[in-house]
Amino acid sequence: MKYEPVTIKDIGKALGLSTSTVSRALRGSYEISSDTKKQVLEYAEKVNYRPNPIALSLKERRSSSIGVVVCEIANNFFSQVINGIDSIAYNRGYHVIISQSHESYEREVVNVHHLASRSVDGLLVSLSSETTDMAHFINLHEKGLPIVFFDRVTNEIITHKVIVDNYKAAYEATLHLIKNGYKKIAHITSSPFLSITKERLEGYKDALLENGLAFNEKYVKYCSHGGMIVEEIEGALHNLLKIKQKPDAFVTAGDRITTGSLTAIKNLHLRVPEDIALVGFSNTNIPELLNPTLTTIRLPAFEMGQVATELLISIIESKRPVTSFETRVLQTEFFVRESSVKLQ
Amino acid sequence: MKYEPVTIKDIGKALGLSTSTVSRALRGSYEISSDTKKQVLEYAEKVNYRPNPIALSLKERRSSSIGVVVCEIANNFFSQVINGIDSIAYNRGYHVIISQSHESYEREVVNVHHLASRSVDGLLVSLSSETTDMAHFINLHEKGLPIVFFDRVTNEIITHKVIVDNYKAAYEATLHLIKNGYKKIAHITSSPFLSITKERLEGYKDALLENGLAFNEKYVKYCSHGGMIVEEIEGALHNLLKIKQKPDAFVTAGDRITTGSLTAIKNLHLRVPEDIALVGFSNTNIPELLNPTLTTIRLPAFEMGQVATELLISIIESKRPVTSFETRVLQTEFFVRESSVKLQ
DNA sequence: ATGAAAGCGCTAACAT
DNA sequence: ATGTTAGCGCTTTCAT
Repeated sequence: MKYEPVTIKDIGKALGLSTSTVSRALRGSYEISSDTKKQVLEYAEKVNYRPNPIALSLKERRSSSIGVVVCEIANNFFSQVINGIDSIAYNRGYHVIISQSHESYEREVVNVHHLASRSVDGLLVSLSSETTDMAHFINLHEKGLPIVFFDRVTNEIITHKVIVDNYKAAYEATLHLIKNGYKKIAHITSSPFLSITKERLEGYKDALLENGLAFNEKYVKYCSHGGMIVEEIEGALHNLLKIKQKPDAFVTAGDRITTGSLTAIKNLHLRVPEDIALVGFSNTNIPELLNPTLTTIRLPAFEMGQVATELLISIIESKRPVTSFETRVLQTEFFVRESSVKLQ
Repeated sequence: MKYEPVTIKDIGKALGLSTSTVSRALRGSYEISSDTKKQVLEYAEKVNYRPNPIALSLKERRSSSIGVVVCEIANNFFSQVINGIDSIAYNRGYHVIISQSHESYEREVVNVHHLASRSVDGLLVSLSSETTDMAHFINLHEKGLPIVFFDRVTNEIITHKVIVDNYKAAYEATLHLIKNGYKKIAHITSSPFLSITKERLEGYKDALLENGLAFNEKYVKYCSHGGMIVEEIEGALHNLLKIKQKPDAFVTAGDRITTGSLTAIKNLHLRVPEDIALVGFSNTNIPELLNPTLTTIRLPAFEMGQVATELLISIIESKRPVTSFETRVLQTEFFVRESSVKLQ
């Protein structure tokens, strides 16, 4: 099946003009007589001429598209981020090309190479939970491909980054549980490689220590696949509940881990918050429709996408090499609901 | 900022070969001596050569990318469809470019034109709730751009389509409510223009009529924006509850309308299912974590994306013009949970 | 076995 | 005011 659009050459032939005249007329050059312009414009309109963006890209060495590398679209947080990305990109005339790593390092590498070469003008990246080697990014970054990291970042590459204050968020969540009388607080979190995991762990730890509670390694469970695999979460939960000093509360990191934990708890017929309290990082749209309603830390996902995209486009469109980079730290929101507050 | 990848010309210059030799060596042509091949391959590897896909596209008049036009990504159904699309496209070597209409006709038209021209080899489309004029698609379709519609389709364009049996799904849902003793069943649905809306309405209607219940226009409320606007759903609900013969059950169409209705019901302090029962079309990941757990009709979203993509790629890669088209009808799943069953 | 040249659609420098 | 030409990166005849 072949789709044969009208080209500038076709117009020229039809009107007895050279391609350059047509080109100039189309872009309203002052050198072209208004007669010719009118003629060309009208004909172009009539045949529904659309410039071939690929030819333009080849010529101008830019594609007006940006690549997005995330682990998963079907995840509230990331789909909201992508909405933010889209809202800016669209207005600035960029296509958004999305690729999912599904938390696989291999797949991330392939996707990045696929996007790179020349097909995108820049990259918005949130690392997969398996990624420890940044060579695929470093390589491209050194060649001058603009990259902005968001949420799951690396300090091996110096560029713009957009993150949230994960330390504070985890600290706040843990403190909230402590103040509500919970003393054996566990942390079910994502892959230990991720920046967000490390930051959250620190916040959790410090909240415990500063409030006279011990930090117990056994109370921290990592889901290396970020909760992609249900069994992973169930396993973590079962392990935690086997400890003799069984935890009375969880702080869960990430949408999937949070809802996965709730499901697992429900399957075990445990009551929340009576048997186990829960505070989760989650961008679920409907935490108050959950049973019980869920105390959440919500990330400013949409804003994150917007800020990251603005930063990326600023690099892309910068006339001179960008040498000074910033890390934007956005604030999270904390919503106290039923899952973390003991009923009187 | 400029990103300057290695070209075939660079390799040629470095090795003292012509570009055509390098090109052929790279693609393993039998005309090239194995010595030269080896030399070229090694050098290309060393400098990390990647062919410029844009140049290839220009030459081969295809971009190896497919455009997706949906109303909203941050919606379980569509993000799951996109996962299905992605799973096939990736393996077949296609990029996926996603654009969102946000249920706006204007925006849909702009997006489609943006994607078309030549930058995509085909289009996967689910119509916006405002779309009644198909000119933007017809135009491209007649020029030979492959298009496959899914979920929200039109019969004005003859091409492959992938839908679910909405009639049956709505019939089943309504029948279920009737069998559970509900007699005043309302239907809160999407824009009246959408194929899915019409099909579901028929199923709902027939279930009523075939079971001795009257079909009452007043019991049907349309959310023209597909539930994008919260007030829209609240308004529909309030109007329904103002009717003197107040409904005792709702069939809600679509993820957003379903959860929106639940939220509105909750805000009115009505009990589900005691005051009002609910069966919803929804691809929420966690219907059993909702309060009450939600009786849902679930669409095979992932499969839908896969099938649509396979059909699209089959058109794109077909040697001869495709003249025979099919409409695949997939089956929905019905999950009975608390929201639709009266407690004894 | 290798090179030279044309062409994909477009723009822009350089004629006229 | 309009035409001619070169070139973006690559493949592919058509020479040699």
